[in-house]
Amino acid sequence: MAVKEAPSYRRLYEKLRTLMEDGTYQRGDLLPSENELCAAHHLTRPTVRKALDMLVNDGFILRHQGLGSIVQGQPKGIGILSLTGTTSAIGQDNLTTRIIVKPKIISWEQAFGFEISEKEKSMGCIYMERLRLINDLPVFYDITMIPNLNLSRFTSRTFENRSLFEILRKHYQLEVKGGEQKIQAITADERIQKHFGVKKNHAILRVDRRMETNRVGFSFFSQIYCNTSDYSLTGRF
Amino acid sequence: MAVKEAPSYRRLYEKLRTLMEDGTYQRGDLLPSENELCAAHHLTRPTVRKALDMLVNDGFILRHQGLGSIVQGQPKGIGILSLTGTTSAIGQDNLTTRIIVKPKIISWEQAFGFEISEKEKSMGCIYMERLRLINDLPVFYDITMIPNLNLSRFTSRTFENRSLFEILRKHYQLEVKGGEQKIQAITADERIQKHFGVKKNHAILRVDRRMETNRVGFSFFSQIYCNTSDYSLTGRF
DNA sequence: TTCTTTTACTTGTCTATACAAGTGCAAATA
DNA sequence: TATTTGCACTTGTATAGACAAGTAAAAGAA
Repeated sequence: MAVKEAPSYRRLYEKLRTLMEDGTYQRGDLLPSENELCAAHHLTRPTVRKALDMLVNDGFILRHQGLGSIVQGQPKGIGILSLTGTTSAIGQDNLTTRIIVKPKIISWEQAFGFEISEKEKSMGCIYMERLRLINDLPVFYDITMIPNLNLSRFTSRTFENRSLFEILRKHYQLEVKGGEQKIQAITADERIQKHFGVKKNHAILRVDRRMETNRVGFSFFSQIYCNTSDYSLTGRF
Repeated sequence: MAVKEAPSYRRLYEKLRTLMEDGTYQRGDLLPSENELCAAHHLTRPTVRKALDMLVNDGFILRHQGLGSIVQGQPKGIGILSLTGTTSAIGQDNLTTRIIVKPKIISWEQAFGFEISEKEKSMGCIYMERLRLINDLPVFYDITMIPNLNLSRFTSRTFENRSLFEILRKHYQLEVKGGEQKIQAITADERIQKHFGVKKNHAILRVDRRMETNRVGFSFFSQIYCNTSDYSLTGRF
């Protein structure tokens, strides 16, 4: 099956993003002007601007009329608030995943406060729990619930050291396009204390998320507990 | 001074957003197609699409090729994770502001972990602390630091029941275009316990933010403590 | 020198058009 | 009846060009 080429605005976005991430463009630099990018990549201005719009949305650049596109400091820390996903933002830090509850099919009535449809209720969901460690320090504990719709062989797949997003994209053509989330600070209960190795009354961040995909009406859900003592969640708005 | 008219894509964005917020379009509905919107508002497709792009970014709609623009449930709870600001997201709930430390000029070396320039250091900053209550329940405690650059009469202004963003926009033509933030869960120290009326070891959300404005290089900063026991922060990604 | 004006360059807004690709339904076909 | 095909409609991608508006530095005037 031939892999379709990404649209050109997206290729330009990736290219510029890479150049900022590897330090070719540094914080405070100006990107080449839109007209220069047009000439260099054989594109027209609307196409170039679309790529730049995406970079603004992701917080990589700021644009100022009359001046240009100013490179921002790249998002540091752990970017689960942004779409890019956990792995990319942590960078060179050592991230490992430990499966606590292997994927299994259960019945459900709702997902972390998010409503689900009657159809989804009747089909049940794939449930799993994972612990993620950064440099051998447990930082995330997440519970994932995915509607049980035609995801053949899903429960038998391996999730260690691999992104769930990547598996969904590669094997099921499911791409996460966005979502909503609710954030709260809570005190660690016994289970969380055990997984994170923290004492009673330790403050923990809880994020309830709904992930929307390219398949119409198909969302999946996760609840993430995060120990922010050593890492803080960063994001742009 | 004549107030300039907002660009047409922005007017369409506001109009559609209002129609979704007041329930004219409900969750699951389809917006009129792009061509219909073009005809109805005498605009061309790129302009209409720009307005729809913004609605996607703000989480009001999802678009699917071949189908249309699907209205999402509007962001509920408290949307300080999004740009729209505190007030709009809370809606009809009663929000009041209490000034704890009136605006004054102090010297600074850094702002909540964000770096500041030498120029900003030398000029000092405007400092203030506010407590915000929703239905008489204290929910936010925020500290704001604004570089002291030509903001005449700022320290003598009133901030009760008025948005800081609004004052900056109206009196100083400063518009917040975006920013970055760091989120952590912490346990309430004595000062926070007192302001929120919570007991020791209560988990509190802390958000450190840098706000970028339309004036090149001009950012201001705030640190927000948030009691998420009754309200949770919501946002889209 | 100092201040003002001009100029060149930047991003912002908008129009007009064309074709590609996905969805859902009706019509045609097996 | 069940399946496939085709069509109308949707959003996605991309081109080409025009003018507005903000920025900074050079050029000119005091």
